[in-house]
Amino acid sequence: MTGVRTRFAPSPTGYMHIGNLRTALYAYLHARKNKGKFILRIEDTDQTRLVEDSIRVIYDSLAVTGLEYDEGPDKGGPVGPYVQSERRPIYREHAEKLLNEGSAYRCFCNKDGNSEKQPTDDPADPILGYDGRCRKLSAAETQEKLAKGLPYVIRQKIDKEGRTIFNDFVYGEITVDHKQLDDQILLKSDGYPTYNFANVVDDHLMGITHVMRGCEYISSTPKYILLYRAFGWEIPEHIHLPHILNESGRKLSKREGSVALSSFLEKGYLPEAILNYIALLGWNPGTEEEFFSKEGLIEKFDIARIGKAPSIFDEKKLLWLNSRHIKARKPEEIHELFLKFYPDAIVNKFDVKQITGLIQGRVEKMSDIPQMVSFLMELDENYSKELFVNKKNKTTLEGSLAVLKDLESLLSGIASWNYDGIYGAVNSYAEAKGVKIGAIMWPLRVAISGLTVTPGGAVEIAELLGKSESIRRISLAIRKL
RNA sequence: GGCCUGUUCGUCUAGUGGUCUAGGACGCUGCCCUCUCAAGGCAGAGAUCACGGGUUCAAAUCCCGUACAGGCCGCCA
Repeated sequence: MTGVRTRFAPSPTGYMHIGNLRTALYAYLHARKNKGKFILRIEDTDQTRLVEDSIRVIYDSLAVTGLEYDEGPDKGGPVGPYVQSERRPIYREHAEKLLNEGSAYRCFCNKDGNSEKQPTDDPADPILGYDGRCRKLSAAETQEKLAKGLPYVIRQKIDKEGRTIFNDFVYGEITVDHKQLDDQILLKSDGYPTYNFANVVDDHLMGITHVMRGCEYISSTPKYILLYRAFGWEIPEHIHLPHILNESGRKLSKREGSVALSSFLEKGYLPEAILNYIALLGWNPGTEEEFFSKEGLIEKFDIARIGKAPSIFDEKKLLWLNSRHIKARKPEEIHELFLKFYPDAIVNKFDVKQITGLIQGRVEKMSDIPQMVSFLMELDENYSKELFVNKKNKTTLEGSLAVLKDLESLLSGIASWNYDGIYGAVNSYAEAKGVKIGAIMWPLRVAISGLTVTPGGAVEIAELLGKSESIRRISLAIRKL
């Protein structure tokens, strides 16, 4: 175990939070960048919060985004197991070591909290937390309670004297007075470790060199430092990451809008676009590039360029990046993906590959596809005839009527119904009339689509619709006018 | 309440004492291109660098204070 080792250590909550995904991404990028190892560890020490199948969600999320890990529960590795609930003997052993050395003690206080100081208790002494009463228990008293079979927790002894200074890679030197710290619980009464304890033990045992996590852990990091010292362990590099906020500047939460990776995937965002976007939230490459593939990110990533300020998640920019990533994909690949979003009726009736060719450069997110192509399937016959009037192309109601009448017979006479054939016919008609082609295309488009804005030109749409359907729609427009 | 942290265009950000009359990107507006839209090209609006004091010949950049925001103070992680 040499070189850089980073880890992603999610709790199985049932969904992949986008902020968590960014933490995973940074840890992954840092490992790959430095030819190190990226490890997956499942932190399932809260038995009351277990969510069925949620480990699957973690696997799937990392798989779909391509954040492949070198060691993990399903991959194995030299420092397993990689699921905390399977490591209980390890935590107990370590907790007992501290117990024997006198840097931890058993606490028999119950969970009702009456040994915890509350905010309102004493304004003159504003520091909260456990009051440490069980520290004073004599060995005999402890034995007596133990013999009675009373439940207990193991707490770390933290003296109120002094302070701890640690260096955070992004936030710099952080000092916390020990008065602010209380005797944290290491082992819960159900025998499971707390996050605080398991995290330190595992990060050390798993040889993690760079601890990356959300900045909500900054305040408790001194406690972890104290734990490392109590064990005599080397302290890894700490890299705390600023939060990602929602539009109103609040923490991204499930209640308001999307936070789950799955919801973005369902909306038709490409995994590489999501990765690209979240990478830029709190980090920048130091150049003016913004469009990155995963490989590009690995190449450019540098923890020295992670920022401190929280950032607001802006779906508009994600959308822009998504459309760029859609354009960057090979047509065959993108067609595969689009296929999932085309309504069955479209797939059955049209050459969808051709549609993909038309819309690949215009789709911002794939869930927009049905809406974009629905007019092909069914013409909304109630469209307003005012759509035929377009100032720029100098079209009018009467003019359009005349054009469509001509087109109706002209197009009916076309032998080979393809782009060149249709375009040629329309083009020479325009030339003969001495008008710009737009003056002809406008009424054509409106007639065959019922829209003023279409993905692709009028000819392309006519080709897609086929001869008889195109003529039918033109005739209908004539009647309308 | 205590402690910790943050604050540059609406948003993401560049910026580590002089090159900043603050750069880029998204979004927005307009123009060009164009059979519509999108893409692309060009142009534009948009930031008294949270505020107030210092330090310095010189501060977005250093120091102090204030305000605002977030985090922590769980047998949650």
